[in-house]
Amino acid sequence: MKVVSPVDELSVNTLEKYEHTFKALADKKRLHLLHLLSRRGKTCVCDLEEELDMSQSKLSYHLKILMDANLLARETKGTWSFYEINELEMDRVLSDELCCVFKPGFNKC
Amino acid sequence: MKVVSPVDELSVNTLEKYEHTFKALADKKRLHLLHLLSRRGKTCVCDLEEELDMSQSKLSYHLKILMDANLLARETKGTWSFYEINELEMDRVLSDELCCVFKPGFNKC
DNA sequence: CCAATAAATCAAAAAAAATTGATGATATAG
DNA sequence: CTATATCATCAATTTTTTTTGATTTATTGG
Repeated sequence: MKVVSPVDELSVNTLEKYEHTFKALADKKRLHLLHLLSRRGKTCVCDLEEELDMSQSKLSYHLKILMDANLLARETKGTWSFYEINELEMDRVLSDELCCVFKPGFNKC
Repeated sequence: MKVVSPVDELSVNTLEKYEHTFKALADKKRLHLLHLLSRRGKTCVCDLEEELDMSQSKLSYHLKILMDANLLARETKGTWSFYEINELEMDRVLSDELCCVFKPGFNKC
């Protein structure tokens, strides 16, 4: 009979949630994207495509990863999609120093 | 003649530094390891091996990744290696909420 | 309805990271 | 010196992630 693991201070679920968030942040291109959005505010995909010089499907792929990690929010208007930083989630995860780089506004930097 | 990129608010180098840090954090096993160290304080590899039920070489691999990201510090005594959390770096990167999970002491949690 | 545009999705290929088992280095105890 | 213990490193394999180009979906304007 298998012994159940003892009181697991930190649930596997919690660890997986953090892993998911950090995986989304663990890429140069996505960090650049986040920084850009933090400076430009709500922006449509076609503009990001130009600024980042990235193919549409690649950009879409990276945007999805950030969305799935709840680090971005999307608003659709007709055939355009506008993306922006989810400040709440950024705050939940990042230090003030990093929020200064990846959140809108240069608050206390 | 190639045009040099315009004032690049955020240097590629800075982005790469953050990428490196987040890559180290982007793994369930390493997060578990960090949490364990945050609770146990300075601990030797053999004890970690038992607690995490992880092969020695695998553990060594993950410890190295965390060391390279400056998230851990090592102290060698004879044939033992003791690892501990680098609190300074954790503070630099993580929110208070996450510091509570991955830094020693339950400060204000 | 038709053509054009924006963006998401898909499948195949390429690249990067993790796992495994073996080997090597170093220190200690007898 | 020899045997043992701890841990790091290496090379081969497996797994995961990223890239690419094509296709699909949805919306708008004519």
